[in-house]
Amino acid sequence: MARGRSHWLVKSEPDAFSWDQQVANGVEPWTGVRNHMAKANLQAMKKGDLAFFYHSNIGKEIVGVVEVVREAYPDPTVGPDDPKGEWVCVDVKAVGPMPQPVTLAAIKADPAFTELALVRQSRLSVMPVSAEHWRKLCRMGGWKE
DNA sequence: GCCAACGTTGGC
DNA sequence: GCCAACGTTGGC
Repeated sequence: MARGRSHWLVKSEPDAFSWDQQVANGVEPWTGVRNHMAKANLQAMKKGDLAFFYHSNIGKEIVGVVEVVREAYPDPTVGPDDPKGEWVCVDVKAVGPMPQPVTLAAIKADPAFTELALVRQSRLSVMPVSAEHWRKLCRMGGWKE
């Protein structure tokens, strides 16, 4: 793994924005985050970091990998009442699909993941993934790093 | 469709 | 500053 590179997991409801759309668009601004913990995670992302793309609600599985191509900047989708710069977004690029999507059920079934934020804080939409968890999830999904 | 978790809002 | 009410997210 490259020096200091961090790993993440981002969630999207496929009804709102799906992996297929991410692939079709290539680079896409990751907007709409309105939670302070998730915002702090967005701000900690560095260019070149990788993130799992997770489908919430429908599918409930990791379906692909994206790369951060632009670090945090003001979210242009804020409402007129929100102060400018209150919320941020990053740009992410589709890297590739998980050969074998990793389901939430499979993750929950493995005691190694009890500390994973996806399990512990089910409502958090942008979260860090430890190097160990990243490696293991890649292995489960057939992803070649 | 229901409910638990949790963040936000508003009355006091 | 506390806490009940309410809204949203997301798993089941």
